Amino acid sequence: MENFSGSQEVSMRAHARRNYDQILRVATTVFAESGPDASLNEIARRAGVGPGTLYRHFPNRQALQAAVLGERIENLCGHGADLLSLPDADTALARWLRSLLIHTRTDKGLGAATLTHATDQGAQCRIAIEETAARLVARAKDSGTVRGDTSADDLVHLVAGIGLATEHRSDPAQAERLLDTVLRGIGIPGTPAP
Amino acid sequence: MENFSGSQEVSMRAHARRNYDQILRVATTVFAESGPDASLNEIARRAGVGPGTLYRHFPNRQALQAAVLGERIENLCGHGADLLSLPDADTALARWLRSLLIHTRTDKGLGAATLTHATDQGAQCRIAIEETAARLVARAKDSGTVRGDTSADDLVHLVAGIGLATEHRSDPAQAERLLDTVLRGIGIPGTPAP
DNA sequence: ACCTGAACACCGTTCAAGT
DNA sequence: ACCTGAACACCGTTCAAGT
Repeated sequence: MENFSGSQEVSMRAHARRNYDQILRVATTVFAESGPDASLNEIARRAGVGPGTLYRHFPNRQALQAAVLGERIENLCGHGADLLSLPDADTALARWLRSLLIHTRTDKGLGAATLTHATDQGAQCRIAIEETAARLVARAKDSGTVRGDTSADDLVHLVAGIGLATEHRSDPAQAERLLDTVLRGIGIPGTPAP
Repeated sequence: MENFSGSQEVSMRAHARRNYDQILRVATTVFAESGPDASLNEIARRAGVGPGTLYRHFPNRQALQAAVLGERIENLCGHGADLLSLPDADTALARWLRSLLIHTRTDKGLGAATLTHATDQGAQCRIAIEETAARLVARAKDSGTVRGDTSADDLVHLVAGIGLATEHRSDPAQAERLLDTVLRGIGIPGTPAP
């Protein structure tokens, strides 16, 4: 009986697992199409499950957004860790902030939204990113030209803000220009005044 | 007959006018309570009109938002015009950008939303603000320390971004710090590096 | 000419009923 | 134990019917 119930449990879990993966896959597509406010009912529909099943696996929208972004955030932070071995600490920070900016601008602001939302699930998306930022900032203060009063949290919010503000704009170079201004503001010169 | 139809028209228009004003008054309250995504049906309900009447006067949400913000934007731009007579062009720009930041942070991001939304109605909100910004920026380039490659449009977007990114945060000083970074980035020193 | 509010197609979310 | 989808209370938006 334990075996039977056991094997039943496994197949249940396998089924649940398939649903979970399918919801996540579809959510990735739909968020990319429609942004962070995409319809959850539509995600459930296209995943072939009832809305209740979606809510069972992801209790709220932020949980689903965080799950979709998890792997991308890991990559972004891995990239940040790699950059720590660059000889120039300023360049390392500047390059990573450019990657972060790209992240905030993907999927119609999904990345930026999860960085600024107040909720706990938003914090879950922020925690690894802020740790990475903190390490790069500390090193750039120490051995680079970055101002001593620069805060990693502030920087992440500035970049997220650029992502949010330029989200509806066609010119992709604008976001880059805005980031250049921020970099100068924290003490990374870039191009000198014309 | 012309007189009668005329006076009928006047009373119609008076009624329509009362509805318009009432919708605008209620919308101001509800946007302040619930932010730019507040329910339009709720606004109509609390204004004592049917949803159709609201849509007659304001064909879409942005039109209503623009109408609510109209007076505030006029004040903001008037303040900018006053600042043009300050002896120090850098200080004038810095002060006005602080006012703009406050504007973007009122009513749970209503001000910032209208500055970044792509639509024509969003442009209507942006036009006076960008003109004011352009005048202050030009003067600060000419007789101040602001970099020659600073664009008024970029600056407005940077400030709107700070407003959006800090909207859900409790610490009001953070937005000020982020603006200081931006000011340094365009060539207004503020406090020197510690 | 202007207003009305019922109606439509959607949304997020829940929960009794199934297997 | 997990899934289902009908159901609920909402939303934005429209439009025939009223005055």
